[in-house]
Amino acid sequence: METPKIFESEYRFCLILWENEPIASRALSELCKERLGWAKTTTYTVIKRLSERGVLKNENNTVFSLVSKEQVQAADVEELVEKRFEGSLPAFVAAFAKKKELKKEQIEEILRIIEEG
Amino acid sequence: METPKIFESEYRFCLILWENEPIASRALSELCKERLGWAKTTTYTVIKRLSERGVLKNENNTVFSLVSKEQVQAADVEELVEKRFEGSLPAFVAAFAKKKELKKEQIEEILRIIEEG
DNA sequence: CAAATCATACTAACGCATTAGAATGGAGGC
DNA sequence: GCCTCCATTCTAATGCGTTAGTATGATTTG
Repeated sequence: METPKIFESEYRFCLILWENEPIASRALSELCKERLGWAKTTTYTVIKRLSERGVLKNENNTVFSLVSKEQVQAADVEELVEKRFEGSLPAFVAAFAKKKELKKEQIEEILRIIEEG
Repeated sequence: METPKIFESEYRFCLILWENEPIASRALSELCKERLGWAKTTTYTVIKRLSERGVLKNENNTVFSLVSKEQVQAADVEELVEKRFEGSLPAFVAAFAKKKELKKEQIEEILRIIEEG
């Protein structure tokens, strides 16, 4: 399944949803007010939009996601790798490694991920 | 030095610049017309903007970059890792690995990058 | 059954990236 | 010295992500 594109602001919203789902739409709008400073209707607007795009579902005043955080993250990585690195993950890791020094634990964890895959 | 942010459209432009620099502004605008379908003035607008942001310099009708492709790529990776992975590269690689299968050559290359760093 | 409350949709404003047309100013030829 | 051409800037239109005010319809309460 194609993971739908999620924009910046929507992602911040989704973080709250993922942490609290399933959650009443009302409670969600209150959380968004606290954490994002959103007006009530803004939350409903976003719920509607993401609902139309298949990111979440709002059923009986209860909201839950249809797409996981991991899926969205993976889609974001893929988009960047495609757009900026012609699809090459190594080029990508190299770019990161050049900027930041890699810590031992990071290296070990990457190795583990690679070997498991 | 802080690598300035470069937007999508600007990045497409920069790819052409990096491939051909140093290049006469006129020739650059012709390339952008061919490859991006831009009007002449659009290219000059972008040259000006990127010049103000320290991405390139236009001197005697000749344009050359002040920021390398690798620098921009690295900044993009860092931005995504910060924004979506709380700064964790392993989480990031894992996300990519989950989506796409890693090829042997990719794995070897990543290992090499890690060991060199 | 009327009133109030609540969930939700409709519509629009705002900022910002992108693109480009018209105006300007300077360099070189006649 | 005027005219033309070309580099460049100024200004603005367009599209889109983001946010929210107002309207509407349903549900609950007195």
